[in-house]
Amino acid sequence: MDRRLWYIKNAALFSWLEEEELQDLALRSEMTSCQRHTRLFFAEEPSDNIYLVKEGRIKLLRANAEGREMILDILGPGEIFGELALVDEEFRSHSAEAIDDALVCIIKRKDFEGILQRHPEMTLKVLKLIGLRRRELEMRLEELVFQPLAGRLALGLLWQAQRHGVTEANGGIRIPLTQTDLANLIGASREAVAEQLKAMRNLGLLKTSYRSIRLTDLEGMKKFFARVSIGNASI
Amino acid sequence: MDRRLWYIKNAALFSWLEEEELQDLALRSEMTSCQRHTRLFFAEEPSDNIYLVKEGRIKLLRANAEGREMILDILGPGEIFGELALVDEEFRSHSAEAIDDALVCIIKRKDFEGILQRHPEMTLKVLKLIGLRRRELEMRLEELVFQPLAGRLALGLLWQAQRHGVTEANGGIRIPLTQTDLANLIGASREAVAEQLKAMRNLGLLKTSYRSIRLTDLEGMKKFFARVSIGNASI
DNA sequence: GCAAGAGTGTAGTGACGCTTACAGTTGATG
DNA sequence: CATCAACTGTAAGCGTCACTACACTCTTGC
Repeated sequence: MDRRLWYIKNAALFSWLEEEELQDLALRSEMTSCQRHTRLFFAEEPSDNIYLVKEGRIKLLRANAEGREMILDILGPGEIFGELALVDEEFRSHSAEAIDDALVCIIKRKDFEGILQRHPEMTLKVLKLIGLRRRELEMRLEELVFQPLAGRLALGLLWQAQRHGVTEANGGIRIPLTQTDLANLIGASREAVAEQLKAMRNLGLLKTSYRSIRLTDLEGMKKFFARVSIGNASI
Repeated sequence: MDRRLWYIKNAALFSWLEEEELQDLALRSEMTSCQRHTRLFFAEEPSDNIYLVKEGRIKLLRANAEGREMILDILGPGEIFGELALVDEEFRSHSAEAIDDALVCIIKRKDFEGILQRHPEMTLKVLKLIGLRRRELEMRLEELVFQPLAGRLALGLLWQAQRHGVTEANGGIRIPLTQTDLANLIGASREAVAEQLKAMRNLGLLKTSYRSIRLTDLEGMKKFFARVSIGNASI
C-alpha cells in the first residue's frame, strides 16, 4: 500500500477528533510536556492510556537486553498511539520515547471508550488505524527481508520525508532525525547508515548535518531506490 | 508476549463461533476445498471475504518480483484470516496459499458484519485478534533485527510446534513444514536453514525428514535458544 | 513402474554489513 | 566559556549468511 495513503487516513482521524470532541477531551485529559529522550511509557507497563501527540515527535521502540533498539514507528503532531490499549493490550509491548521536546495529551482508556460510545463512527476510524498500522508492519517486515541496506535506507528516508519532512525555501525536504534513529528504524547499524548516506551525498541526493538530513533530489532518490532494490516494492 | 497466550486467545474466538453461530454461518457461507499449493487469493485482489480454516493449513505470504516469499503467518483449523477486510482493507496486502490439502469456509464480508451486529461481544473478539496479530508482527520484526539465524530458527520451530505441532507416541513433536517454508517464515535462505538444522540434528534436538521436522528435545531447544540468542526475547 | 516435480543435503565462494575503534563536531548546561 | 553528552565521519577486519551448483530422495500421477 502507498504510504501516502497511510498518512492521509491517519491525519483524517485527528482532524475529525479536533473538530468535534477536543474541547470535551481537553477537560478530561491530562497534558504532559516531556523533554527529548524521556520515556512516556516502558514496555511491560500496564496499558491504561491512549496518547495524542500535540507537539514534537514520539518514537515507539522495542529494546533488547543489550540496549539496542528497533523503532516501530515515529508519531508526529495529530497522531495517536498506544491505541491497542482499547483492544486487548494488558501490558505495553513496546516503549515510547520523545524524539523532540514534546507535548502529549494523555487520555484515560475509559474516557476514550466514552468518546467511542458517543460517536460510534469514531470506532471505525480507530479500527482502520489499527489495521493500517498492522499493514505497515507487514510492509516493514518484507522490506527487512528483501531489501538490501541501501534500498531500506532510501525507503526509510522517503517515508520519513513524507510523514515528518519540512519543506524548505530551496525546495529541499529536511528530515529531523539522527543517524542512530534512522539506523534503528531500518534495522541497520549506525555506521553502515553513515556510510550509505555518504554515498547518497556524493550522488547529490541529500545533505547531512547535525541531527538532520536534507533531501535535495526526491526524484533522484526514487530512481536510486529503483536501481538498488530487489523486486521493486511500492514507494 | 507469550506465543502460547496468542494461540489460546485465537482458538477461543473459534470455539465461541462454533457454538453459537456456526449453523447460521454454514447456510450463508461457501465451503471450498483446495489442494496443496493452490492460492486462495492473491495480493492486490479486492478484499471481500473473511476466511475460516476447517482443515489443513494456510500460509499468508508476501512475494516479491523475483518470486521469493516472506511468510507472514500460518493458520490452522479453527483460525480465521483475511479479517482486515472488516476494517479497512480494500485490496489484499498479501496472498494466501494452502500448505496442505485444505478445507476453507469463505464468509462474505456483509454476512460477517451481520454476525457482528447480532453479537456485539464478537466484535471485541475480532478486534483482539487483529491487535494480537499486530503485536505478533512487532515481535517478528524485532527478532529479524536482533536474532541471528540460529536464534530465529529455534524460535520459529518452537512457535510452529506450539501452533501446529503434532505430539507423537514417543513424546516428540512433529512439525509438518518444508525447509523452504521454514526459511521463508524466518527470513532466511533454504540452504542456511538446512545447515542449521543439521547442527541441531547433531545436538540431538530434532530429526529431519521429508516435509517435516520432529522436535525430540523441547527443553534442549529452549536452552539452545538461550545460548545463541542476543538479549533474550520471550519464548 | 516411470517420469516429473517437489523437497533435502552439502559444499565452496564471496560480499554485505556488523563490530571495533577513534577522531572530530555540535549544542546544551551551568 | 568550559565541559560534557550526544552526534557524525571514517576505516580496517571479519563473520554470517546468501548465492551458486549439483546429487540425491521422496511422492504423486499417469
